[in-house]
Amino acid sequence: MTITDWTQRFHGTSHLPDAVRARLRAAARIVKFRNGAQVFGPDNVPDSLMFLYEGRIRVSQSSDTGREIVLYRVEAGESCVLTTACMLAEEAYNAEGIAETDVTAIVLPKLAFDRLAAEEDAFRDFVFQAYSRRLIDLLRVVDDVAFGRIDVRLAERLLALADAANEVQATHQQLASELGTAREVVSRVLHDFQKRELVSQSRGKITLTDTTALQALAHST
Amino acid sequence: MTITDWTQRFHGTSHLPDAVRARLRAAARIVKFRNGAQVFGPDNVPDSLMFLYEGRIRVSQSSDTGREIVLYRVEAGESCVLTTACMLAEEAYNAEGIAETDVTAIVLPKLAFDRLAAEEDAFRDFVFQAYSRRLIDLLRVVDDVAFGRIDVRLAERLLALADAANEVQATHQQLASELGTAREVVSRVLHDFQKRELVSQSRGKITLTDTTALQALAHST
DNA sequence: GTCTCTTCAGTGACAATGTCACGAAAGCCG
DNA sequence: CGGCTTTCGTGACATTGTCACTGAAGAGAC
Repeated sequence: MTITDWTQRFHGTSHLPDAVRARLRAAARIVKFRNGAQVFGPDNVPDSLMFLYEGRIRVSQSSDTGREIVLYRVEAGESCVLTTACMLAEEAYNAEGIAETDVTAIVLPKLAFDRLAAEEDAFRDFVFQAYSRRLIDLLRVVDDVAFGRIDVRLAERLLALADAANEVQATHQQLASELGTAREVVSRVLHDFQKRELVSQSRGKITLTDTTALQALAHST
Repeated sequence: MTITDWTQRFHGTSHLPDAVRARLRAAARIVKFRNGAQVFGPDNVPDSLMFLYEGRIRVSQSSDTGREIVLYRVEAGESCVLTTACMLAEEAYNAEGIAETDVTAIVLPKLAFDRLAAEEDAFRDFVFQAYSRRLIDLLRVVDDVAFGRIDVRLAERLLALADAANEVQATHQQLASELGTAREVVSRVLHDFQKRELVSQSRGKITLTDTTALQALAHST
């Protein structure tokens, strides 16, 4: 994938014009992370703005009691606004970004970012839109956690994480961290799903055997 | 309060310079809301950007089962970024802003906003910072809801809502809506607080009788 | 192979929180 | 005073979270 591809890939209706892409390419610096590496976190505050070129980043927040919840995922073509937020806000917070695949990111020094934001409407819109999308994502997380049933949320997440063969490669602990709950809870719900023949399990893997029923469950209030 | 005062009031380290203030004043339009009025919501999507000039707005999200949770409050001098997010994102979401006092807001038409964002670094920084702060606010909400104990959260909120006389004018239902829980839960916890002589109650009013102990509880884990 | 070691999953008991169905008490107003 | 609405209290139960422990599955050593 070229940078040109990337700049065309960002989510939204508008596309960055050639001139902006060229300027972005000129100012950008490429950084790579291995699968599993921490891209940013409380002890690793980047001083520049990051755009994801290739791969996927999982952004999660952890409690001081060891529990964890996934906030959202950054896909190729999206920007990682939390790094910006992190930069601007002095307050500490305990969110971190973990590379879920090998990751290539574009780092834009703050100065170059400012210039682009000032001079290119399309770029500025892109960044504002990125912020907006993350806000909406977080609203959804709040809604789920505050008001959602755990079985519904697990069904949703299983469907979202399943591969083409309807299999989810994840331990119960990892699924618990997706939802911000405890492993035992996931085990119990999955056991129930199994009895209802919605899924079958083996160590570290869930097979969705009745996606229709799971979808019905996921979409029930 | 003048607009000049307002532009100096926004949270952060930098201040908007005179030139920016003048331009803002020139482009702005004033809108007023009564205490209790809905400033924005699912059925009331503004087409412009809003900055709060005077008063306070409570932004909350409600579930389809009737429960509700307060996300944050917008104070005078801050911008209401959810309206922006709302504009940019097509997706529906169920957050709404309610005026907690009589409110005076500054509405900046999108075109004027774009020009200012393009031409004034300080203004752009202000807006980015506003977004960042809201993101951080929401991270805190997620953390509280997903991992926090209800008694600790209630103690925190009581302290935050108390007036100079250490009194909180709120029904149990309203406090439940602050925290995204059920009235009965608030009733039970307050009853417990009362037995421990941390608060005393009368209809629609809580008096904090031992703020020290409440603070200790609020700051525990 | 089988032994050990680590990671992962299952389970029962209990605590914390949410839901439901009531009824009692406090204030308002005729 | 006597209705009326809103607010609060409460018990029973469902769901979810915590703790302590057990057993099962796989990886590697031998």
